Amino acid sequence: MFSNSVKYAIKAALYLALYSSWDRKVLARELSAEIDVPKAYMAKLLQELVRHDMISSTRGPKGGFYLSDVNRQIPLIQIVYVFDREELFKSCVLGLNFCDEARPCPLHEKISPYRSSLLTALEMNSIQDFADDLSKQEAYLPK
Amino acid sequence: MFSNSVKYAIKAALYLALYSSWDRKVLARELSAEIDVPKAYMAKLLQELVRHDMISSTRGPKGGFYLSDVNRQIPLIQIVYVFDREELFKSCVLGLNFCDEARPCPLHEKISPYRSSLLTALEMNSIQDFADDLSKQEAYLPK
DNA sequence: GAAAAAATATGATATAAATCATATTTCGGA
DNA sequence: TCCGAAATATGATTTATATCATATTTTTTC
Repeated sequence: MFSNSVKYAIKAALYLALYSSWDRKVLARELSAEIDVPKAYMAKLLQELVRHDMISSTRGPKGGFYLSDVNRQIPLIQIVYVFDREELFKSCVLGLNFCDEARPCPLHEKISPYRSSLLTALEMNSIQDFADDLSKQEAYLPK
Repeated sequence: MFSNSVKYAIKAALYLALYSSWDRKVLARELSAEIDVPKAYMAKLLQELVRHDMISSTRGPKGGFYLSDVNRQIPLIQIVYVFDREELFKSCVLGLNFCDEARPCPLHEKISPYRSSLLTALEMNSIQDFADDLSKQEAYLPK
């Protein structure tokens, strides 16, 4: 459903939500190992996330990646949109231009409710919200 | 959500369900035009569908593609599986191996119910079922 | 049985996503 | 102020998907 980039990015953000802060920065190397993604690829994804203000970083010794309070409140959907096109959840499953409630494609009825609830869930819940489920042991995140 | 190949294949199958029969075969050329896909690409997809017994064909003059009665009863999910991997609907959205009801990933709860309803809809409805919605004007299928 | 119409087989090319590699910049600490 | 640790920038390579092109086989019709 999501591209690999998005999956890795979400995992990284959640890891940072759990284990980072301004005075507890996390290295790209550590994220790469935890998320089980090649280091160079992880680094590139992290750079993109920083560029889009999804996560924070500082360079040099004692540097690394972390989540600011602002970062933590970002809806998860924003991370998806850094790498995947917005149409992923909005355009017709069959790629038909005209398709909507008034003139649904054959799959619309069976699929559309599912997609919009999913979208809403990603729009209404911040990175921190998902991380809270992890803290409360209502969810898990090993490799 | 689906690959382009799957989108085209579903559209082609639905078109055949509506407009073909044993004595009214449809040319690759016609499908290509109707579905608005390059002819050579459409031809290749049709060949794959025939090989997997999703649709029927005969060669030579008066030849073409059509749906047998058996073809019409095939659940739509089968067409998806010709081109896309089965994991598309079954594996964890974050790609985590362990993820299940007992140890859900952070997105599991919000997403899993919708995915499984979607999967069920594709498993329980045949090509003909979807085509019936088209006949009854409850759904539409232009380009 | 020859010619033409169709699907079929095969493989080449283009595009995008995923992955890998390396040089550059920034910053803290001795 | 210099060294090393870290992110950053850039771009090369690989792999998968999508697209395009052509030669071959089958089958109907005259």
